[in-house]
Amino acid sequence: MSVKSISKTLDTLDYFLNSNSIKGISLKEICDHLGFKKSAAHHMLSTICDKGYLYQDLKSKKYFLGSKLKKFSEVIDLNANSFINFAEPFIKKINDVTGEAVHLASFEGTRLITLSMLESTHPVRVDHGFLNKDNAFHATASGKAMLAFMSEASQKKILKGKLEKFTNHTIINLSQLSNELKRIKKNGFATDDEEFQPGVYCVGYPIFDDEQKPFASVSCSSPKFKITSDKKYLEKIKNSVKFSALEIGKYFKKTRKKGDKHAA
Amino acid sequence: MSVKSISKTLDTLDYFLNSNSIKGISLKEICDHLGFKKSAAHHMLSTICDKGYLYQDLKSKKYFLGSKLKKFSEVIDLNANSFINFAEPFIKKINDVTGEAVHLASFEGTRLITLSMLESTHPVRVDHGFLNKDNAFHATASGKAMLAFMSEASQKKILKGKLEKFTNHTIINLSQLSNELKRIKKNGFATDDEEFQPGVYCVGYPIFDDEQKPFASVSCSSPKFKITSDKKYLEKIKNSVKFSALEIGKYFKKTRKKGDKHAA
DNA sequence: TATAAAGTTTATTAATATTAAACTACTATT
DNA sequence: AATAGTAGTTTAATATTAATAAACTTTATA
Repeated sequence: MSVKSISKTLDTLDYFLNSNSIKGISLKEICDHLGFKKSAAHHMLSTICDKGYLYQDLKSKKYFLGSKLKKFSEVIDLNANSFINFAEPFIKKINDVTGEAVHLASFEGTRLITLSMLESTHPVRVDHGFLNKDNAFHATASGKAMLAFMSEASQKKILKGKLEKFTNHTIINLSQLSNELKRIKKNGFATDDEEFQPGVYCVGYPIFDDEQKPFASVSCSSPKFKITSDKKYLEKIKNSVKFSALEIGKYFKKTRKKGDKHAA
Repeated sequence: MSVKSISKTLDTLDYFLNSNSIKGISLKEICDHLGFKKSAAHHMLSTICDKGYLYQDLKSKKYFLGSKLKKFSEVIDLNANSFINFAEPFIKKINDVTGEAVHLASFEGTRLITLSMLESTHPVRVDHGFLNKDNAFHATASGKAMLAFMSEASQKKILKGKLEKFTNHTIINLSQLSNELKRIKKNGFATDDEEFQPGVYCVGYPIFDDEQKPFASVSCSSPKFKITSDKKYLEKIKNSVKFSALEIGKYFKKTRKKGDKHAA
């Protein structure tokens, strides 16, 4: 189904991304961490170096990220960065008002991605950093807020395959989820009631582009007990997130050129 | 010798880098340009998308660069950018004084890379933009200026395999080249007398790091006829490049941490 | 709505990536 | 300085896998 040698190659690049690769990584270390045989890994790395994505230092033999990879940011930045920059003050505002963790999310194909986030400022805080939410469209407020406003075709593609059960509250039944999405569409916002992480409650609002398609979402995560113990707290969060989502949506009123990105 | 599926994968990413991929690229376009069969390309692209390096828009089915690729720049930037920024005014100075094209080069393993460049301001100018000089260590002033000051072991690795003959003047004989490198080491600078491009004469000076190893080089390219018709012109260029190379080298006096990068 | 074009899936087979083993180069230790 | 040990490289055999064609599905077009 997937091409193994490509998979290994990209896992290797991931490893460079996620470890301290600034001082180089040895063949042995790559093999140890990723479970490769040294000869196969050597063939692979030679090819990657040939193409300039990595390079091998002549003396130490260690591998480094090649400058070619830097060029990608120049091409990608153009669009996404201006949106993130535009959104930043509004994300900050939610963080200021609530003190809770705030996430700006979007999607690429069927993958949920985090564009930026702010940590909670509270002593008791939800600490989930840049969690890997690749397959958590169905279990997060960020994900559901976007999902609910997509075409049925897009929803189907994103949800195909079994829905991972992250907690006891995760909705893994398709028809249940379908009802949930309808409710979200009606209410205009999504919640995550311990569906992704136990003890964490999130509120998410969609951000629409100039064609009224969901392009991104903002969410605020707080400890569940705060929500249950103080009814007004949820209202406060909802109002703050809703306001920011609307403001961020104004980005598309002026700047966005038709057909630039997401057509889903 | 090299792994084909990896090679194709990275060629595909290159294609995204070098074409206008902002509006997405279709499977057909990828196949047409790179000579792939659609089924094989589809398998490949699915795998790349799985890993988040590309993504496929749900509606248009076109492929886009994934935000994961953007993250690499954040990791790579730390070192290289500050050097390039430091060097910029000195590159600019050569360009101001001579009006000719100026290149700041470095190397990754055995590959010569261009860190930055300035175009000629003259009406008759050497127009070679970001030429692909991957395998031109032996044929450029930038390359030879660094090569001459490397260890014999490093020289050997870089020069192994046949030396490509770019012009009639390209030195493709190893012992001839060895003499040339000795001369460069003695003189302190390299020239490229139509060895890479006909009609183009270049002067290159090495830039040394805090361990007196060649880390980068600056070069200035001008039309050959200017050099031959005016003896003083070459002196002017040499002085300017020499000065800037020395100044850029001062970068390592303060900022560089030991073992950060190149150990060659 | 029909036709064409593009994208996806499948099962087969031809090609290639993986492997172990031999080899080389480098490090550390006595 | 010699040796043992470690890491990296190369090779050639073969077992796996990627490429293929063909069937199929979806999307676009006229």
